[in-house]
Amino acid sequence: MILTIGQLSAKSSCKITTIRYYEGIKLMPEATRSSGNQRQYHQADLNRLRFIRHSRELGFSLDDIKELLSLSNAPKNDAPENNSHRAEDIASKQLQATRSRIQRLQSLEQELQLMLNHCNHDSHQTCRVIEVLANHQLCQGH
Amino acid sequence: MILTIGQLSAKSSCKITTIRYYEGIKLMPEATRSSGNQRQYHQADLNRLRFIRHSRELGFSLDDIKELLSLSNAPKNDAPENNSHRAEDIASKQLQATRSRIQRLQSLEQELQLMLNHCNHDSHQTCRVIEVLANHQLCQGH
DNA sequence: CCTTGTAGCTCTAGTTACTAGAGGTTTTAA
DNA sequence: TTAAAACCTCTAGTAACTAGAGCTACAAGG
Repeated sequence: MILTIGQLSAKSSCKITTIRYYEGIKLMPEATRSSGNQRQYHQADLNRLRFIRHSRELGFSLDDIKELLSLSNAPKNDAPENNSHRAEDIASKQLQATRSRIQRLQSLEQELQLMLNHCNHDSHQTCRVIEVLANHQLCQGH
Repeated sequence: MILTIGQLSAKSSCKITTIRYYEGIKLMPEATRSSGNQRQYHQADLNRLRFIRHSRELGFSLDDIKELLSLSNAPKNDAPENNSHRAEDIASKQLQATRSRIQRLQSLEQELQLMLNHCNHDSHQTCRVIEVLANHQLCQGH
């Protein structure tokens, strides 16, 4: 089953221009072309693209993703010890980054919640969001 | 007390180039200049800059921040209800976005942790991250 | 078979929020 | 007084797309 770029786009929820962009920066392989010069895609391309999009949604940079992809493609028989270590390194680096993102987002969440509580609890017209944002001392956690 | 751009930078933890950038896009007012053409800042500038930086850390876009700043400057007698609703909207929009990001990252964290355990326990380098990231169904939580 | 509309093609330039560097001037401190 | 540090402007680069101009290909209806 061959997909056009439009079909690939629909199935991956990734815009057409973005797919072409990914090809341009070699994150996606160069697609084969039809006789009329139109790109042709297969299931493997869809998988890879879904992988990329899902990772992007989770906050990984394109460089992170390149790294993860290279990890998955790394030849197993070629220096297995090294490969294994490298795999661990990359994965734990990603894990650390993920955790610190979560932490930062959680303190952000707290603070936004705090702001909204202020808004809701006094029914005066003056919303305290702005005060809270202006004044760092008003927030808990840092 | 007059501050140089370097001092303002130190007190706000905002890079010098970024301060000038903010002036360029009119997020910060045009600073007065010394006889030798160097920028001069005051407490009010520091407050504003801290407000901006704090908001940025919380994930607000510069446009959101411009809006918040204009709300804080808006005359209170002129449709005050509208003012607070808009600020509240911005905050709750950010809160929602933040929560969904946290959720996604937490499921990724789990998967990465799982994979690391896996890598440690058997010495195959076959990594499940790729599968997990490629296949949305494999992840818990959504 | 032809036409028309949708989908595809390339290439350039714009977006956001900065950051870095080149090349020059001003201030400060020894 | 002189050298170093801090300042100045301006240009260009970064990530990760996005949009538009101007063109070609292809599928469906008459």
